[in-house]
Amino acid sequence: MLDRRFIRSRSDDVRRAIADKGEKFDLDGFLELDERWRELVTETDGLKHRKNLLSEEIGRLKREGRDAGPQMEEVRALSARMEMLDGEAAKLEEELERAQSRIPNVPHSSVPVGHDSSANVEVRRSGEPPKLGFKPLPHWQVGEALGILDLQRASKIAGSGFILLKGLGAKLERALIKLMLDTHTNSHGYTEVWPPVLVKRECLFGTGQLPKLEDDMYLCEKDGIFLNPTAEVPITNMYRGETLEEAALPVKLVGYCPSFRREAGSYGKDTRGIVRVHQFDKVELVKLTTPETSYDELESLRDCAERILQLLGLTYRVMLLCSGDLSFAAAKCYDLEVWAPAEERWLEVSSCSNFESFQARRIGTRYRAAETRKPDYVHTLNGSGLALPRTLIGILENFQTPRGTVRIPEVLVPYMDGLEEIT
RNA sequence: GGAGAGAUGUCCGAGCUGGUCGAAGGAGCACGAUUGGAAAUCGUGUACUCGGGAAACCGGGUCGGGGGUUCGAAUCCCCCUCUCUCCGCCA
Repeated sequence: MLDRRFIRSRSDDVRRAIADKGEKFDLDGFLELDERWRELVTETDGLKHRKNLLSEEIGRLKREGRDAGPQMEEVRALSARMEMLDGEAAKLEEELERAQSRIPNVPHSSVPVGHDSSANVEVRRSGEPPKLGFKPLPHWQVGEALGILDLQRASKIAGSGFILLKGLGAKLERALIKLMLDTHTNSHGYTEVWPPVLVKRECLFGTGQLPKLEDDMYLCEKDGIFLNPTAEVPITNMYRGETLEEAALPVKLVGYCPSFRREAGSYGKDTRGIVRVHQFDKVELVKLTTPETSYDELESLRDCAERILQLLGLTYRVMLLCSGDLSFAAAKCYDLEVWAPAEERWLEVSSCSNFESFQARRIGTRYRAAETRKPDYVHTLNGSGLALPRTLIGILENFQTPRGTVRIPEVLVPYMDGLEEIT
């Protein structure tokens, strides 16, 4: 959510942001509503002031044992009009609040303008896709053939779009999670958390998935609680409603957590294999920072995520998303995409975003500046480090041999108890 | 699931027979005095938020959240959330 005063004073920037992100929002209507609300507030505040003065006087008169009849009469007379105006102001306020929460974040000045992924900018490539010297099998075929991936049985359990890993496949998943957590905690200084997977509505509103993406999430109706669509939600919401000391920043958290997505509206897309599934593991990086440092922290967060790809020896590229491809809440975002040679395409394994104060304002997470002692909203950032299924795809497709076996990336060998190849 | 207790400012903690309570007292923090310097001591200051204003400042709101009673509520009533204790049930 943007600051109301910011929207007022920088309405042109906000209008441009809405257009650049391809969102629809009647900003002029909003500003008009705001104007009316402020007039109303000024008037009711004046009436309340008068009422407070009279009440004080009544108290004094009563204590002195004198008659306060006329004063009480005046207050009663005021009350009717006050209540009416107050109610109207409250209604406008609510309307404003609702509208305000639907205004997207403003892209950072370094973000290219464009309306879809074709306008994204490739920042760098880790190297060129390796030449395998044979036609690689798609990951689902390799996985099924080796008996480590069983999509038929997965759908027996939960329907299509779910993953069942077996034997060394399951172990590989676990090894990857451990490699990621170990690297981020030991080498990158993140604190490990293990959060709840079910999240409240207000958490989803806070990080910006709601109100826009309600249909993309699983809802446990009986309890009014959602299966989290990304670990960003529980982890960022850890500090909802809290004010931190500046000295405690940056907060750097890493958590392993399954994520759930209905993928409504993406039927027919990526139906083969495990590119797009309803439940997947993720190791997520989250940072809370001061406004001054958030863009440096974004670079370093992305470096941390990249580090995992480098350790695994996977080919990837870094994309700077254009305004139209940016999520509702993000101000700037880098995607990391791993090369999938069998499918001959790049797959997103991480989105590293800076939300500036957009989420913090919704969540109510602030920090107290060391010098001024004044509270201000923190900046929130997050990125996957990394999403597991597509990382797994990267390994199955890049590390397969002409015999159909899969070599274990060197860094994972210790995590696989010395195993060097899945045969 | 049943019974009870509680939720107050950065923290601890009074107030809860309704009226100078935005809130005593303490801690912390900031500034000043004292000191060669520090500790200790003393003094002063120290919530957030919204509206108006260039600013000084003026005004509204806020004692877990929401509603009600009243001229007036931290204080009384109702609902919700969370925490704690006890009982029951269950991995």
